[in-house]
Amino acid sequence: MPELPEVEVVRRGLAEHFVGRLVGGVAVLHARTARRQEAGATQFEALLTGRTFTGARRRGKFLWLATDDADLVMTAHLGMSGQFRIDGDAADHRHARARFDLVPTAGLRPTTGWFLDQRTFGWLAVTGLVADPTGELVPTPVMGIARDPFDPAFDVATTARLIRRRRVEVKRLLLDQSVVAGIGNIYADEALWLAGVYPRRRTDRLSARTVREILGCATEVMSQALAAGGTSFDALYVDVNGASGYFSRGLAVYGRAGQPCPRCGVPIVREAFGNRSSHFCPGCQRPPRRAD
DNA sequence: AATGAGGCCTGGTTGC
DNA sequence: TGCAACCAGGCCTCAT
Repeated sequence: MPELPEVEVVRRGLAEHFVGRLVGGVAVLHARTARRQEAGATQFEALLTGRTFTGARRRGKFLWLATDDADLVMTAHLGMSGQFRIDGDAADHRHARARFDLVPTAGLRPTTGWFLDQRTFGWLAVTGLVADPTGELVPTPVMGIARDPFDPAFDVATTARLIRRRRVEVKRLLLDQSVVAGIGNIYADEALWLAGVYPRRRTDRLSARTVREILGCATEVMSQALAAGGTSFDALYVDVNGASGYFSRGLAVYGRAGQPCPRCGVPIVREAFGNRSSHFCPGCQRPPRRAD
């Protein structure tokens, strides 16, 4: 599932294969993919055609491509199964949701860019920019998304204060993109394991030091995952060339229910958590003694 | 206002 | 073997 490290891998691929190219044509192949576009797929295609991509940026799990029109950007969210791919034809890409005819500015051959998305939780939108609460210009759909731990302007102390003002299970909070962006179910579980914190601890009961520790662990886990090219369990997350990352072998708790904790040997527990699941070690992520 | 539940999706797996 | 039920979890909307 694409979380921050995986999305960053994709951003680098876009920087290499989309940036510097002119959009000779674009086709939205599945209406749901343009559902965040105010006036639908037709508007998406009209706004983008003839523009040149000038930069690839990311905040949390949100990607955007700047264009030669400073007030127009294409934002993308991969959802659960979104991918950007280069080349091939429609027959190669069963779940193609958008096609980009990319014209290089000089010398190189034309390419075809694809947005694939099996489960259609992902989306694309061409919008303008707005100033976020810190004054940075972000695409309209990214308004309200907090900075992520890879952002040079990410501030641990400020984020920690915000977290401790909340009164919610810490696992749930790590998934709240308006507080800290980029963390999904996998890295939330891994970060809490590394920090030795029970996922259902309430944020208002955590010390400032513990909260900072959790944020540090999240950053560390995601950095290691990025260095490994991201986490892949299957073909749902791949880079623009279709290659998988290798971090799944580095996971300590996620998807390892019943297997021994790498730190203390106690079997990992999987617990239902809303529509999803939490994985943790009951040996080294102890619940508080009193009800919390 | 903050919190939490439900909804949107499809392909692979599981169980009968 | 065939089919149905279940599972995965990103973000959003809505009810409390």
